[in-house]
Amino acid sequence: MSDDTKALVRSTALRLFRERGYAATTMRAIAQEAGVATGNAYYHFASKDHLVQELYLDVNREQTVAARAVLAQGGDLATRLRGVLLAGVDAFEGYHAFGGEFITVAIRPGSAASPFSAESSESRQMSQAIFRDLVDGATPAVPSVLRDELPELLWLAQLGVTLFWVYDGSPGQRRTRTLVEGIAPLIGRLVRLSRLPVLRGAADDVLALVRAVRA
Amino acid sequence: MSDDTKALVRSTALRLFRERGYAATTMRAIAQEAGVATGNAYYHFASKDHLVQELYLDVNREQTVAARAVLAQGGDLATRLRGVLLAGVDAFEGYHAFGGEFITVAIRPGSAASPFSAESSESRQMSQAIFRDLVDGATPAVPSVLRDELPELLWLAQLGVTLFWVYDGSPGQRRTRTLVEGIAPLIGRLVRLSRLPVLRGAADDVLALVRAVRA
DNA sequence: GAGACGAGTTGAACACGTTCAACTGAACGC
DNA sequence: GCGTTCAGTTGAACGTGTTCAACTCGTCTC
Repeated sequence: MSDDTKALVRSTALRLFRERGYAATTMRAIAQEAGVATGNAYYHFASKDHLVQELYLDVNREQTVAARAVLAQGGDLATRLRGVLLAGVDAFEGYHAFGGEFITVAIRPGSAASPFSAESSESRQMSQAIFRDLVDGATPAVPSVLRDELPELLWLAQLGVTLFWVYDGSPGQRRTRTLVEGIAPLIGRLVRLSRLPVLRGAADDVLALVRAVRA
Repeated sequence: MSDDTKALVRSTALRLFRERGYAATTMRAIAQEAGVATGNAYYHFASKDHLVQELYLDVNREQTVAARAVLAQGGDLATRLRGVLLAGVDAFEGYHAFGGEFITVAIRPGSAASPFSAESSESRQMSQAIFRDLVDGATPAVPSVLRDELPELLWLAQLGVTLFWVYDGSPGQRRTRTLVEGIAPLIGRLVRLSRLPVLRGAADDVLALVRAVRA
């Protein structure tokens, strides 16, 4: 029964989150709707945040499937980046009304739903693998100096785009889409230009900074 | 008495936030310590978030004073940017242990403490004025094409640095300081290079993107 | 002066996330 | 059979942010 109960609580919570958002979905409502006691939900999920993390995992899988399809078509860095980022925006589409609530949960450093948390490692690795693929499979090839660091930087860029999306009140999140349409070719261009002698120094500085900051 | 009470609640709250952090400071504790009823605190401040916003205002003023001193010394863009950003890191220094808690409050789109909120407009304008000053007073002068948009972009960069700072667990936030030391000259360099024909197109793209996204 | 008004204040009450001592019942050893 | 164990489950209880009907008391109106 335990596994069934856990799955039932999970699916009930996700449904209510989708229907009502984060704050309006109470743990009591989840438990009641699932036909179990309040405390039982806590036996299976350590906190409300952990249930949100399950929702993220769902959205992430959806996004990954769409991104894989995009990457299968080949293309240059800018095209691939644009496709993957737009796949992300599409996957998040339905949740925009509650985006602010969910980001609040995700951003708290200790939270299970934080993109940097141990609990999110499955999501994170799935997502970072996409960006590694994106970089490695691009034609023309990305300069080898950048190839190691770029995937993680692009993953961080996606988090930035998502943050922007949260604050984007325009209909259909048009401004976020505009941002993606603009930033993808821009990054593609800068990566291409990074080979040039003038910019070579700046590119090295960026890489040195990334490594220094990481340590 | 009303103004006195309001000031008392304010200062008590700020003291407790500094001593115990956000979550551990309850509205009941603030009221009790200030010698008023719980409901009275709510008469003067609409929510706990609004009290946090008061704390931000304090920190912001401190940062502004330090930044003004830095800017009074002249210098080029990179030097000035470095000084202002480090002044920010210094001003936030004592709050790092609770940084995660406070960012949670600040990031929620509707929150009074959000850097984009109406309630924060005083903080925001104070802070953005610094960056305008930073750009306008730099020698050699910043290319005129960039002069309009750069202040706001740098202000956003500071928000990014602050976000990084929240997640920076290194002692004394050394990694954040490393980031600032690295990113200031990098931005200075890119701004200088933006005059070059090769980069002129990219620079125009950035500006066009900023304007498109804003609209 | 009597009465009305209203800013300031009170503390009990509400719904929330979370905790926990107690209960249930299937599985196991003997 | 009987006792023991323990994963699974229960719902009352705790402390939280917030609300609100009620009270106080100085000030204004006539």
